[in-house]
Amino acid sequence: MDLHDFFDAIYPLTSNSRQAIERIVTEKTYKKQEVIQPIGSRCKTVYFIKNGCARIFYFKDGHDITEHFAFKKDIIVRAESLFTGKPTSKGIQAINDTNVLKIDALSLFRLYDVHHDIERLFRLIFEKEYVNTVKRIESFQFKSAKERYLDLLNTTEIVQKIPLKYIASYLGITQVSLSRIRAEVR
Amino acid sequence: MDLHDFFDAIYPLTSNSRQAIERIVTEKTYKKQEVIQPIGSRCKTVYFIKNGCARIFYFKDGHDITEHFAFKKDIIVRAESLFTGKPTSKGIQAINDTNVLKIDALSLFRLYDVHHDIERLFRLIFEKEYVNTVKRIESFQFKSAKERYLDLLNTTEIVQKIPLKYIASYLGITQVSLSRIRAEVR
DNA sequence: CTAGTTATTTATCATTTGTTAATTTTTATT
DNA sequence: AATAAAAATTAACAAATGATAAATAACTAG
Repeated sequence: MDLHDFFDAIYPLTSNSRQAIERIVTEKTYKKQEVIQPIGSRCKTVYFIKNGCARIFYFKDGHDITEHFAFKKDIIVRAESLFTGKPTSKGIQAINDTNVLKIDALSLFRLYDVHHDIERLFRLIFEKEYVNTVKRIESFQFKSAKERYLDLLNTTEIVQKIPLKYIASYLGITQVSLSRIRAEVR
Repeated sequence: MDLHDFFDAIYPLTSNSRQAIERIVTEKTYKKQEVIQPIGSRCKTVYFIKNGCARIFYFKDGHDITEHFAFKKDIIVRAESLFTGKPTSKGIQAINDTNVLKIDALSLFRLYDVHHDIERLFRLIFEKEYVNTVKRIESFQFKSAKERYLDLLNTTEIVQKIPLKYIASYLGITQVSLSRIRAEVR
């Protein structure tokens, strides 16, 4: 299970804690386009992507908007629900065929009480996610759509694997506008 | 010290842990406009605002951009530095006369090892901040500047206390554009 | 209170992005 | 390979926002 490689790179667990985690992890495969967690639900699972990719999405004025992408070896959660217990208007969907490890959130939170190192590990994991989110805000403040697109080209594998329509809304622009930007860049 | 009221509302500490925290807290007052942490520095302090308000800011193409506001009873940190140890191109500035409690970050992180409840408390505090940040991204994706401004009017005290030029960049628009929006709304 | 500074508004014009619709390209299915 | 369906591009025009400059209003220091 390469989940533990991921963990080890952040904060290695005792073998006791590893075993405790393994007992609450299950594996699952989703087909391309399949909804992993539906809009309106509560986030009760932390997903680790073994293979494939997924997105967090929601609808605004009838438009499908992608808020976040996750790839191989990424964690994906709907933070605004996981950390508040409230339902969220966002869902998670597999973009391509995707193989995930599911960590049950309630069980995980219970492990926090017993295994200090597990709480620490996940604190560090989500601090990283937090930092990524802060950087994303920067990209929206006073960067043009073109700059945001070029940043994306440089820093991620997104553009290779993901339909443009998802990328456009992720950048906060329409599909047509992204097409125009791509034409300029070429 | 109303820091503990803030803590208690999130996760009450043992009296032992409270005392440990108090030993690493100091109080300080900043004058209006005074820089609390300069651009380019590392974030080594967690600030709790007892009174007044502050902002996180940076420069982009010579423009002063406000990324974040914090008010009475808010925590303020430069997450991308605090959680990575790297310097950041952002600074913190008092907007009005501001009274803060400073928690030394290194000392705090050391307390995490000994006081499980302190680590938990700050995990929960920063999870909340993370959720706020996620919500802010939402506001940038496919909300018009006018919508973002109206949201701000409804949900915060920002507009009462803060110069428009700061609010404009916070919304991701120019001062002139914000003025125009305000004229429409009236 | 006054002069000087800073913040805000207004106006004009340029640029970017949105909207709609038609066209081409790509992908999926048989 | 042929067809249908979905995705991406292009074009034309509309709306939102940026940039610059000038005018007004609010604030600050003496």
